[in-house]
Amino acid sequence: MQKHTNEKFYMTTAIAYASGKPHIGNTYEIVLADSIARFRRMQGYDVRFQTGTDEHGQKIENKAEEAGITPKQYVDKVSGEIHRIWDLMNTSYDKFIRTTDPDHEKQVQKIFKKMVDQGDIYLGEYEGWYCTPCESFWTESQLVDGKCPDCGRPVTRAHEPAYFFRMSKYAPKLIDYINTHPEFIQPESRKNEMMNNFLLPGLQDLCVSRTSFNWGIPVKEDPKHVVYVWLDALTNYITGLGYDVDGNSDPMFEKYWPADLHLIGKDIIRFHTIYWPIFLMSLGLPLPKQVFGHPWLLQADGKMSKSKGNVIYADDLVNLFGVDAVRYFVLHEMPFENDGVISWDLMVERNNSDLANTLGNLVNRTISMSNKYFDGVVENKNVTAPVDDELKAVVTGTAQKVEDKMKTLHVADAISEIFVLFKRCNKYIDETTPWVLAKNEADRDRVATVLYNLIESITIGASLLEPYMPETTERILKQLNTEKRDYAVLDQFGLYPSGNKVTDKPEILFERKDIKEVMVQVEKIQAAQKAATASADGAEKAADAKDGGDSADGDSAEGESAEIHVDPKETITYDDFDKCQFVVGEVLSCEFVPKSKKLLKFQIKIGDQTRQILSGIRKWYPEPEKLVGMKVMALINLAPRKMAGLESQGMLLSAEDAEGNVVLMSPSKDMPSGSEIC
RNA sequence: CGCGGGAUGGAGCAGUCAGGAAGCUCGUCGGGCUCAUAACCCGAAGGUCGAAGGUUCAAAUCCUUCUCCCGCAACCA
Repeated sequence: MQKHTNEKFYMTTAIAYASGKPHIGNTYEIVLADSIARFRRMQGYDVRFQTGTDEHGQKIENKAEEAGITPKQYVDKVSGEIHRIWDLMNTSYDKFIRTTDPDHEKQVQKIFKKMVDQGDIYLGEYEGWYCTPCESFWTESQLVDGKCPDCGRPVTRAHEPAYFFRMSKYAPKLIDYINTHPEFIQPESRKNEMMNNFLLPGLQDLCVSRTSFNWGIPVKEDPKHVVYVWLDALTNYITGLGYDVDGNSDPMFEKYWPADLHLIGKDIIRFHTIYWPIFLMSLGLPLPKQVFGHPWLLQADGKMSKSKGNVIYADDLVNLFGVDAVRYFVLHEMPFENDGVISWDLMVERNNSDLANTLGNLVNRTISMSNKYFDGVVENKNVTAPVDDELKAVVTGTAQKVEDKMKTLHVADAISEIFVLFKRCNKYIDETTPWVLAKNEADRDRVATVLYNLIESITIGASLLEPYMPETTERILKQLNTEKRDYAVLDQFGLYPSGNKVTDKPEILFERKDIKEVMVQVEKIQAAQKAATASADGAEKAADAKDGGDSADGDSAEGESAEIHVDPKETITYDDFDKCQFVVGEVLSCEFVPKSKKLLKFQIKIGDQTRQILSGIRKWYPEPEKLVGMKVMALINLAPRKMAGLESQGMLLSAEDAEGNVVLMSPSKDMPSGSEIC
């Protein structure tokens, strides 16, 4: 196999946002990255692998406040937790950067200044909805019922000075770069999305400073502004190498930049393929060679939420299955482009069928036979048979197949190739039936050769497994009493030292698990999670519910007894209440709004008038015509609002449960339309 | 017509770019074997490759139209 001893390879993960403990879906990325980094090292590359935590921003400031500690104390805690999980997953990063590292902060300030000095960043005005008591700006879409999402008070149109980055200046250059470097955005399907949605319609200038919160890197020359978190976060990829704007960069930067691979989640492709390259152009630096937006690992069993106790964390999985089983699962279950799914059932299935049965049992039965027939001495007697050739062909061809898959980042497929090797070994045992040959003294040398072939094959397979399951590689090779094979000779057969002795007490590599027993443990884990959440304060809980979006399926299991937590809002006066004009309305017509997935258009009779009201409840009322004649509850003095080009003149009231199911409110007895609700 | 992705035996997926006998993993059923972690090996059942047209000697694959899912974007008043 060809080695690449004089080539460098710099790769990064996205830095994890330090707002809370990462679940298994967030942990996937670092394991994926680690497998790629380890594979490249095996190929001889001089690899530098960087990860870290993104620690600034309003959300963290808020969370810290809720917890009653300073933001720095908060991120120290969370970043430490993330660091611990990355280590638990046995990942081999070279650098763990934190955006609160002093040298990073200093460099970001210098970068910002340089961009201002060369005119790429200019002072403009940010316009949006402002909540005075909260001192916060909100975009239209962040508002809740047209009011401040934090305190629920009204917002006003306001503007404030803010710094903007002149994106348009570099857009043509970027478009050209993307077009001439087809490998830059991976998977390629994402390329069109970026081009068509953002680049071709014309890039807006990006607001790169905030004054609405303090937890960020201050703009040095104008300290009431903090640097926009993305400008702060993205630059970690160069500050982590010791980049210096003034040209005094660390030699490491000269050596490793540009990055060969940024591995990120598919949700942040835009930042990495548009803003980041443009920032780099502004600094006069070469662009990264590849950005890969990997899919997500989702949870199969309903919406993730801590209050339900069903969030799957890496440490729980590791406790139950061991680190390599978890690494294997997340790497194997994740195809190249589509999202993967994790559940306890699937985890048990993979553990049993692939790890325990195919791999673990193979190693175990081979070592057992060596001991039983030859006291553990493995000797190549060169008594071959035609059936050996097929085994050897598969074994010696695997490295190249794995390399081909890894080249295009098809990690799951690469692992599958290695398991083809192990399966072939199991088949070889049945083909050669050593236990039959062993009964016959004349076949003794043939049995020895068969076992030698197996031990040799397993050595090669185990060596190839190292990037994905490093601990397992070590455990297997130790039992075989040999060393990891060098990458250069992974396509050669017969290097296991003849006459070597394997262990006399084979150790079970992966235990088979019973799903029922696992579920008993899982219930304990879930109970503990629920209890922990119950003791936390309500605000945190509400935040969790909001964050739980990345799950496969919103359906809840039966027997969910957890009560909905009611978040208190500010007390209002009777006068406040009296301002709201609630009435009974009758549905005259109801239809889908074309081109909208969520909206229904109602004509509502309210006494002597008729109003058009839009409501985003299509999902729960797929047959709108059936609503005609229904009496509903409406708020009619809400300011009109245009949606999907149509005006909505009020709001229909409905109830929403914890799962987000919505049902329209209706009077319990028939009442004439226009009746006041008070 | 906002952009993009998807629909393949019970489940999860590959195959589609460069048309040429429908494949993999798990599950189910039957058989074999007993070295091994009730494991391993062999075999079988099970698919109108979302629908309808078209091109072709030949279509899961190319073209047209349609249906349904899922991301992103958007304004769940």
